[in-house]
Amino acid sequence: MADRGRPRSFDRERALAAAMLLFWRRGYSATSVAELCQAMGIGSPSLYAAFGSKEALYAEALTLYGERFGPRIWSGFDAGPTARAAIRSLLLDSAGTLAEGACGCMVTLANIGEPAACQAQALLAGMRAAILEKVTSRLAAAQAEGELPATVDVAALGRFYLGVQQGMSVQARDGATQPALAAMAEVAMAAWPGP
Amino acid sequence: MADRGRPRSFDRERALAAAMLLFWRRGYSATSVAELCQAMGIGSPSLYAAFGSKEALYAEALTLYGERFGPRIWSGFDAGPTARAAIRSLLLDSAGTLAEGACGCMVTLANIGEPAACQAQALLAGMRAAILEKVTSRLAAAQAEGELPATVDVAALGRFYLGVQQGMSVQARDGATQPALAAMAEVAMAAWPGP
DNA sequence: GTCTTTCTGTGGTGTTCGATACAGAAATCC
DNA sequence: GGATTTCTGTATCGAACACCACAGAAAGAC
Repeated sequence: MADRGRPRSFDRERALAAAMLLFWRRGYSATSVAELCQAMGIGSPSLYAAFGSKEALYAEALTLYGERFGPRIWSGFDAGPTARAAIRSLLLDSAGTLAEGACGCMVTLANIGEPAACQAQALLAGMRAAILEKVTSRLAAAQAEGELPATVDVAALGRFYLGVQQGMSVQARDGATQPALAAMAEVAMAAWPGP
Repeated sequence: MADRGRPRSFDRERALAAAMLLFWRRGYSATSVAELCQAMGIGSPSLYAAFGSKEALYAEALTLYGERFGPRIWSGFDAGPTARAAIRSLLLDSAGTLAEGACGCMVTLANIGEPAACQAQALLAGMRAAILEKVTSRLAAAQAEGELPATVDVAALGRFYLGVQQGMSVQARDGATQPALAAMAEVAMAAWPGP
């Protein structure tokens, strides 16, 4: 916003990434500003000057998470030539990505506890709804194109495959390995509506 | 422990149930002792005399949750004549139970944030591990009895069906209705290894 | 150099956190 | 009845919470 004055002594993106990791592992309520400051390597006034509040920082961390890990999970889905291939990519890419940090998907597992944090809660609800919509609309398109029979309930199929991906998050947080999650994904593909 | 002295003026079970509901909806970190006291209708000294600490109260609430809702989800599973019927009962009963409170399974979604609460964390990890073991061992028995082909990876199949149930928790918390969750369950049953 | 602007570090704001000391109240035991 | 035991309500405890005032430091503008 301004190029005059004393320059910031820390890398804003790097600090935000550190905050994201902490929020991801611990959750919103259980992460204190003092812990954030330590992980980010800055004082609290710098944190508030750069990000505004704990909740605003969380919202930015959530957005960064989406930008950084979203493509790893969704690029294969978007590029899939068929809906079946897209879903398969989604699940297998999720298996690889989720097992890495061993804490599951930050968006799926986030559980802010009502009190304040209303803005972040709305952001989370929006992200989750968008994901369900993304999967379901891909399936609906496949049905329109004839890849899926007209008798298939695409809403239920979408909820199902998204549910498998969410279950992978829960199990990744509990220590499931990448091969175990990938095997889950293979089983899930057996539910694809046959011809 | 003693039948002498001034009797407790509140119903311990009822107070514990109120605490469970609050922990369930808000999570451990986001629920304060003051809120618990208000919901339970008692003062904090009574809470500490009756339950010991916030963490011990959480552990008791978790156990009560298991006793109260466990049978609603697992009795059909246990009574199922075949593994397939057991899994189907598990998913359909989960659809009914999870959609009720609109906050998913307390055990599946619980996310304590490392700091203290080590005892409760261990309890949770144990409950989750026991659930996976329960599902997997039922499938292994089915395989031994010939219900499932020897080529089936029962570990993967168990993780898959448990994952679907966990995904149902996530979506229930996001407002999915009972019919929507039941439809998910039906789709999941299509993945059952065919003959 | 001097001025202006912006950031950093110290220290502290009031509040709320989880957890208690203490005195009085309510029961049983003798 | 009195003695003993246990619970309840008030009124906190120190610590940690999210957050910020303020003075000094570090940059560009002139």
